This record gives sequence, structure tokens and C-alpha cells, in this order.
Amino acid sequence: MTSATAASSAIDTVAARALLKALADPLRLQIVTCLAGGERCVCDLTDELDLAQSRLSFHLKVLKDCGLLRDRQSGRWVYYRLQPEAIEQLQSWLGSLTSAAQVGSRCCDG
Amino acid sequence: MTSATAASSAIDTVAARALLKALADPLRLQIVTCLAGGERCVCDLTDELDLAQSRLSFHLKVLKDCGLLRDRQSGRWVYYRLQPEAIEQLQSWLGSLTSAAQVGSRCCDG
DNA sequence: TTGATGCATCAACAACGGTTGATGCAAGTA
DNA sequence: TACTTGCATCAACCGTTGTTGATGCATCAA
Repeated sequence: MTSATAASSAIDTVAARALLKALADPLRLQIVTCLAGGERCVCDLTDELDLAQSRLSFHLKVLKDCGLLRDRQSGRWVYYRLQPEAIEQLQSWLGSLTSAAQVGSRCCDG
Repeated sequence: MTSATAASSAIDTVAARALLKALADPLRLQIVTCLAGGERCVCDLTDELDLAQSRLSFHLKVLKDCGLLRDRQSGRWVYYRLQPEAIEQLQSWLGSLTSAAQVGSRCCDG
């Protein structure tokens, strides 16, 4: 309760799991790494990562839905960019996982 | 190369993905939360989490294989405990993900 | 308009991961 | 010994997730 390690706003277990799951996929991780270098439009990504368009689109949606990516439209193009806050939130959530170990909470939440 | 944010030893992408994947499962997350309270034997866990034994065993193996858990045998019982370092390593790995954003690395590693 | 381009979405299929119940094995106990 | 208990492992099944190619819908150009 009200613990949290800062980093914008705290996330709940469901959101954390969505982030974990999203990042656990090799292709999505590549996309994230790529976007760490800055904003890019989808067609650039398909080139640089050599992917089928629908395949990339699928993964972009997953990443966007969990908050890791933001997009904006400009003319015909859609640009995606990384949302570093999401990763920071996941980091602090992970911290709260281990900090619980010290408290000696008996077990197994609900 | 040699960047890393400390936290024991640095992990590579493969190890990080294994950790992410392991933690993304709701049941495994429950197990980790449970073990944050301290070491427990498998039979205690099956009771407390109300699980089929083979099901628990399967997930314990996943968690152990990625380094999140350690086990030790004592007589007939096997005790599992959380390895907080693994989580710390994942945290710092996540940090390196976003820090790359500042460098302006062009894209998409290999 | 008509046509081309950039992207999202869909349906069908393939691959993967988790669950279940059975079996095996080691460590104790009688 | 023979039996029980605690746990790992296996095969079969099933649900979820990712892939593929097709289609649809905007936006822009001619």
C-alpha cells in the first residue's frame, strides 16, 4: 500500500504482466531497441527490420496497447516512438517485488 | 559494451527475455510473490496455492531455469527460494534499454 | 474522379506454452 | 524388504499467440 518507488505513476500487476509479456517477444524487443534510437514510421521499420507489414503492425499494436509505444499520424505516415516511462514503471514494479521479501509477509497474496 | 548499471553481473538479451517470460505468467508471479516471504518446500506451495503438484512443478522448473529460484533438497523435501539478484539484473537490463535512447544509436541492432 | 501508397484488420493456419493424469524415482518408515 | 511420501517427468490434449496473405480504409497525387 502506497509503497512504490516513484517513476511517474505506479502500475498494477496486470499492467506489469502486459509489459513483461510484450517485452518477452524477440521481435518486439527488436522493435523497442530500434525505437530507442528515435521515432520512426512504419514503412521505415518494415525496411530496417525486413518484416511483412501485417506482421509488424500486429506487434506494434501489442506494444502500443501496453503503453510501451505511442503513435502519431502525419499525412499518410504513422510514426511510432518509445515511451520510456513505461519501462521505468516496470523497473520500479520489479523493485517492489523483491522489497516485499524483507517485510516477511507470510505468503501468496490473493 | 561494458556499460551495465551494476547489480551483480550483467545479463544478456536471451537471459533477460527468459526472465521477462517467466514473470509474465500469472501463476509464476504468484509463486515468486509467495517465495518473497521466504523459502518454502513444494508441498507447502501446493497447499498454499492450491495447485496440482505437476502443475506447480512445471512452473518451478521454469522459474529455476531462468535463475529466479534456487532449490535445495533436505531429506524428502525440496525447498525453493527466491533469487532477488535475478530481478535486480532484470531491472538494470531494462535501464540499459532506455539509456540507449539517449545515445541516438541509429537502429535495430543485429 | 481515378489510381497509388501507407497502414490496420481479418480469417485461416501453424507453432508454442500450459494443464492434466499417469508414471518413475529417490528418500524415508515400518 | 515392502510400503509410503514428496517431487520430477512424460505424453496427450487444448487454449493462446504469432504468421500469412487478402481486404479495407484513409491520404495524397494525377
